[in-house]
Amino acid sequence: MSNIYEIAKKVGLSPSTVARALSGRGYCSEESRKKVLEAAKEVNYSPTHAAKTLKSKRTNKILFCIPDIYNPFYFGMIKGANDVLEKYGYYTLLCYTKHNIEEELKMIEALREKYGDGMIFVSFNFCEKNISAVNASKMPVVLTNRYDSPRGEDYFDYVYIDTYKGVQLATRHLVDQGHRKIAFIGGNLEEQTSFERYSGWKDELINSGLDPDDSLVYEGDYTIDSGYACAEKIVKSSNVPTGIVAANDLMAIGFIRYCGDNGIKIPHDFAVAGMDNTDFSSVLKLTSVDMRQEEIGLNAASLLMERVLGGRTYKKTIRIEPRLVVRESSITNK
Amino acid sequence: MSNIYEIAKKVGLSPSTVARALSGRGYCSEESRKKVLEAAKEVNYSPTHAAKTLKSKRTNKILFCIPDIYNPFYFGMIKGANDVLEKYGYYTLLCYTKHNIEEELKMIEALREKYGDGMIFVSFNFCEKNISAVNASKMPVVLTNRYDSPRGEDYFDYVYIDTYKGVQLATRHLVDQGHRKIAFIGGNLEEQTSFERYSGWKDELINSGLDPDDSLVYEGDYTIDSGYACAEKIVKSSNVPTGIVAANDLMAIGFIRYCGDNGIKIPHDFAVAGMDNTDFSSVLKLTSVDMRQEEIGLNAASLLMERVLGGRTYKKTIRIEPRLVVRESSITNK
DNA sequence: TTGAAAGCGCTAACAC
DNA sequence: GTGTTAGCGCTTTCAA
Repeated sequence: MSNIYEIAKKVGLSPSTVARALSGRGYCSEESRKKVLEAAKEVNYSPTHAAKTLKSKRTNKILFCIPDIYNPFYFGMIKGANDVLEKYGYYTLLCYTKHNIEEELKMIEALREKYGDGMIFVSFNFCEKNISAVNASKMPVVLTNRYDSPRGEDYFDYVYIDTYKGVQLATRHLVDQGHRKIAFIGGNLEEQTSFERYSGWKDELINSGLDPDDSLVYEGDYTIDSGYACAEKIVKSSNVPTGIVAANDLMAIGFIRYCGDNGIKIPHDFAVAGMDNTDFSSVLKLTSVDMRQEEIGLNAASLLMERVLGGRTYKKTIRIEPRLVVRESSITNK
Repeated sequence: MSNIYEIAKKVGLSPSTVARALSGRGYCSEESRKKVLEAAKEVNYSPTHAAKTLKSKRTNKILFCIPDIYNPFYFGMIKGANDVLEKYGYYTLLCYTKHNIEEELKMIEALREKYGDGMIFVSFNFCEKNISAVNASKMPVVLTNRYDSPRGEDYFDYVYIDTYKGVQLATRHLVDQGHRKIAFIGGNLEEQTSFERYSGWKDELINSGLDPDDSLVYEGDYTIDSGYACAEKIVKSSNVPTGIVAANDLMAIGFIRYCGDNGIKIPHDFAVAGMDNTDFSSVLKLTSVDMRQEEIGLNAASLLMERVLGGRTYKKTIRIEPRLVVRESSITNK
């Protein structure tokens, strides 16, 4: 298309004067500036991102990797981060990684190639593979989960919600409602976050003097459908609980949906608690743990900017407290 | 960090040979190639995106602008597009524009600066402002809505679902169920899509010999909350309908939620139909119009690739037919 | 098969 | 206040 040389020729000035006029940096007379801007408009000029970046080493873009856009949970996080990044003149580009490590690695590679100045990285499965890629990139990265390498040689920050504590809150709440048999619908326990949530359930039952029976643990994949499938298994099992803690709202919704389809009453037959406290949990009157997504995003973006603009190089971490929001789905004795 | 010169020095070859070895294009002996790749690994090399782009004029990235990530509606579209783009080795970067034209213009500007090779552009409000920016960019763009400039000088494609027809399907269905007073919960009628949907309702009532009374039109903003608010207005109005057509599922959900909160029975008191046919509509047994999001995304990506890779320059458009999915919320006489 | 060299379009230090 | 110039890191043509 058009470039500064074309404009320079048009107005009879040198390319550097044109660059100065356009950028606003460096000396340039009012008269020249006016001519340049006019010519730029005429030839429909806009700077080439790649050329700018190659020189300035700045893209003013942040990559935001999320495993799952369909899950309303991430909305708050994105909003929180976006609000901060916008203030610094940064654009947020979302990368949908589909819970897939290959996709994550692709985006880490894009970061490494300096397609963005930094990355906010959400994943359900931080592991040796993606973390070492993050470290190798040597680029500013903030995780939205807890992760510390064994050898403590991490180049990233993290801000995390204490999900372990969150599941404990939900579990304790059901215990307090008088439930003695409380099932847990979680995800793949080999994934870090899933394991944490599972542990919260288990430990809280132990704290309460109850038995965290493994036959009460059901594995879903954080979708409505998997919650639905677990519900069927639970109802038809030989060890039917009275309380249900689901590791996210979608699975809780799936559970409730199965009950609706089969004449089972919530909270009469099952007291149900989910996690994430999305708008949908309020529609369905679902007791849920507020994971304070917006604060996570906000803090993540702030940490990132400290590295990108402030040049901080040491690791910083932030912990955020979850909150329980009680609604009808768990109130048995009313 | 590291570049091809560093590698060249390390292995005692020229930068151009290193470049050939790395890219796989051009001649290079097996031996040299091996040495280069090894050295590259050693110095933790990865190419600089900006430099590559500056030469090659290719980013291998597509920008995907969506007004609202919180709305599950877009999930299918993104998935459909992503599946196609992936096959071509392209990355999809999502840009969340918050229903905000300023954000849209920012992303169009990023495209214009060639931050990506093309753009899929979703908006509820295609207008002179954003369309002329799209045209001015002269970059490959596909809209997911119908839009033709009066003067027919468009540089973009579009693929659209016939929402007008969709609302007609929903409206006709309620008419067929015997309803005579059917309200419409829509969005801001100044937005093109909102107006189309409104027209579908209006025209179908007229086709059915009914009166499209303006007092039966309620304005929301496509959120659950606005559906809830409209429900309250509808219930308390002096002209209470028996059928409700909502311009999307979220507003229908809001409507249903209000009813739930106030002892009003669906479908007994109101027959409700929404649009988008998301997973949530099936949870709530909501009759809804399937907008075939995945096909939209798929077709949009294909059109885009025809321009980006195939060099097509003339305009192409694709129309997709909606489908009505009937569920309990609208079946009055069962 | 390899290397030299000329850019891609912009920035910024430096000289005028 | 303006112009010259030397890159940024890669690609690619052309000559060797």
